[in-house]
Amino acid sequence: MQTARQIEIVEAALNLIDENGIQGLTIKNLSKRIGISEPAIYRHYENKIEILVAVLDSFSRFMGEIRTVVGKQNRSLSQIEAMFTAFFTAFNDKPSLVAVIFSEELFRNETRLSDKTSEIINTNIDFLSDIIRNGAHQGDIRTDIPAEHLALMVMGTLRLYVKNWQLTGAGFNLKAEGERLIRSVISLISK
Amino acid sequence: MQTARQIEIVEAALNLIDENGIQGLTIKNLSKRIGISEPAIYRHYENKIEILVAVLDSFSRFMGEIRTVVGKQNRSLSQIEAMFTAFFTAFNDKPSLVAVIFSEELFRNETRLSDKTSEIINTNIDFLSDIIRNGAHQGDIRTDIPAEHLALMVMGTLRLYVKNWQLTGAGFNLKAEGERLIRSVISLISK
Amino acid sequence: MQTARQIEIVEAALNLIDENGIQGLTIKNLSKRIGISEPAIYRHYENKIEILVAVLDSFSRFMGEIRTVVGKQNRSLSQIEAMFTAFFTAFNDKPSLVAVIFSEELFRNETRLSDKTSEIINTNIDFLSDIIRNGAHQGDIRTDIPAEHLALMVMGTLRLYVKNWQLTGAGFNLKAEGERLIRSVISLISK
Amino acid sequence: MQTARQIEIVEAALNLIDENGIQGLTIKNLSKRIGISEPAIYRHYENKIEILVAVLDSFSRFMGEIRTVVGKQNRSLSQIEAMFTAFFTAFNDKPSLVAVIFSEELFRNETRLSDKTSEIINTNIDFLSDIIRNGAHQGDIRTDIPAEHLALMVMGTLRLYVKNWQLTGAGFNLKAEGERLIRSVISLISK
DNA sequence: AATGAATGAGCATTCATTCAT
DNA sequence: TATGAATGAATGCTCATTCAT
Repeated sequence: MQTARQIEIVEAALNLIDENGIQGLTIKNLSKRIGISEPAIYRHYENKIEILVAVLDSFSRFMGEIRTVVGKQNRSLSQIEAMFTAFFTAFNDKPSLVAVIFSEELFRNETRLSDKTSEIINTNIDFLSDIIRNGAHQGDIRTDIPAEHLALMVMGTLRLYVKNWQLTGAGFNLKAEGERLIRSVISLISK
Repeated sequence: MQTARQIEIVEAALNLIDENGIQGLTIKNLSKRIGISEPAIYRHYENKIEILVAVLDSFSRFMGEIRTVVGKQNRSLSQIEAMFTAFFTAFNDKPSLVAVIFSEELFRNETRLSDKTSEIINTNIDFLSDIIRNGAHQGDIRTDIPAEHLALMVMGTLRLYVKNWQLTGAGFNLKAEGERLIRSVISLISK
Repeated sequence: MQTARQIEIVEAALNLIDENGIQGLTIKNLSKRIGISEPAIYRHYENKIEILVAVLDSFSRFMGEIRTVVGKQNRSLSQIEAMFTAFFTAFNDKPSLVAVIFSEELFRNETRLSDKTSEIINTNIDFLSDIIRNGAHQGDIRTDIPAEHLALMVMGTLRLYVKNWQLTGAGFNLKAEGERLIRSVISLISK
Repeated sequence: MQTARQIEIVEAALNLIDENGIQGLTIKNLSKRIGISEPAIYRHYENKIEILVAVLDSFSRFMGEIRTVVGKQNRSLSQIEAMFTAFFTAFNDKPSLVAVIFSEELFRNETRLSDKTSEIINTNIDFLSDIIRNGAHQGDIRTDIPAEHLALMVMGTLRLYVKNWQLTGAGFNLKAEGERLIRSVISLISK
């Protein structure tokens, strides 16, 4: 379980990464942001790596929750729609989360971190592939294209869309424009 | 124009980033890799930022060449196919290039660098959108979905595919498997 | 008088010094070894120096006991023999004690500690000198060499022997091999 | 080969250890003493351990020179006398050297350093044992006591004598008083 | 008697960069 | 064109100790 301070640290770390990339995440910055001394951080996490692990774990849990919600829809196309919507809502409410889904580049130094990042990506793609395979079975999703390719397209589209939103400095309405993108994606993969 | 040494430096920088992320690109590492002293680097580039600018410029030029080649195809779908193939060939021959197309995260600190990165991405998407719009006009590409959405999907798919290839440590044949992915993409967007 | 906890702390401190030198004796390590929190240590000793003082005092008392036992022998050569044997037994049973007789180097920073260390060494040499002077008087020990020199040799031999034993990682039988060394020492100083 | 700066660093390190033990040897102290910045140290030695290795190597070379000089004497007793005298002269001229012969305690953390220290001690004792065995052969040194025991006594005496001198703060004349100690040692081991 | 949380001072080390040669 | 030597600023982290509970 996480203490209040640990949650606070993870939160602050997430924000710092969001603002300036990992280069912006230093123990000094972190402690300054929280308002405690640098050594105090080490009462709560053994070292910097553990903090980053906690950030990824937190994101991983959050992804799991999305999957749970999405799983409650009973048709594949609704599930995909629900997944997009859940992502958009989450990123819209807490833009700093976006940093994490593109964290592959950032955490490349530490095997422990890069492994965790890959795992998050793969779990998502696998989940999506399953949805698509089911949809094909149920007759909702086209079968002329391999499920893996469709999953790659759907996820790739989602990622690039969110990335662009981030690069424009949240310059457009992620959810509203996203609604229309969902329509397009659904159209493309439907039978 | 770039001197031989400058090209050597950009090349080495690219490799270092590819191997360990930007954290791996230090003047010390760079000079060690090239076999000269640290101050010698500064004879060729004013500072580290200029080196990164040069890396991005080099990639940008390389992207321009791809666009020129692609522009010679006369039908849209052939152009998209040519674009994918050109990317796959380039990344396959020089995997360190992959680091650059995902460099948005890395260069977020310096406005000058992040601007250049955004520009590269946007130019590519715009180029692709134009192709798609032409294809729609010519009757080759479906018109029920906005060209921007199709461009986003095509590019997003390409990016995620290459990213996965990188994450698996070039664990599968980018070009061979890519051939099949191209078929799927073409199918999806064709009228 | 020492409380049970204080004895426990001194014991743990002794072991930590034995294992890794003074650099190994930190309040953190100490509390971890005992199984209490860091601040708890300060309930029992005012600060780290007091703990080291207690370690030295404990060793000093232990040396006093050896001298009492040794004093019960009635001839000088038997006293020297008894002293060696007592040392060997003690170090053999509790090797961590060895760290203390070589603690001059370790405690050089704090006057209070280095004074205590010097005192221990001097008391031992003085005690030995007295024994030797008595032996010379009684006709058991040679008189052609100053008692101080003989004392220096006897003690120097003892120390280096024990030191070597420690450096080999207790790689030989201190007591058994020591028996033979005692014979040699006795031979050398006998009339 | 060592550069002038490297020699300067080793010298300063030796002095700092002499003055306050290893706890006194910090990169900050070292750089302050030399009058350069902390990072400048790292131009000359890769890290702190390398500096300590260099200190030990320097002492080791110095010991080798003593052995060469001593070896030129043709009778064992003269060799032992020469060895003592050489030690006394060296320590008298450069008291900081004393810290090194008692460095076993100080360098216990790093295997590399503790190994080097043990090696220095052993080489000296072996050298002395050889001298004594030769002397026994030549009929100058007593044979009723094992050469190893005699070597241990001679070396142990030397060490404790020098240690006492250090502990008194060079409070007596090492060479003058040492002359008399040499007489005693020679007497003891002579046939 | 004990603890969780905190801290100021200090640690070895790395960074991009400069300067005299 | 190159280098050896240097540096200010920063990095992650440890230390002995304190304080409120």
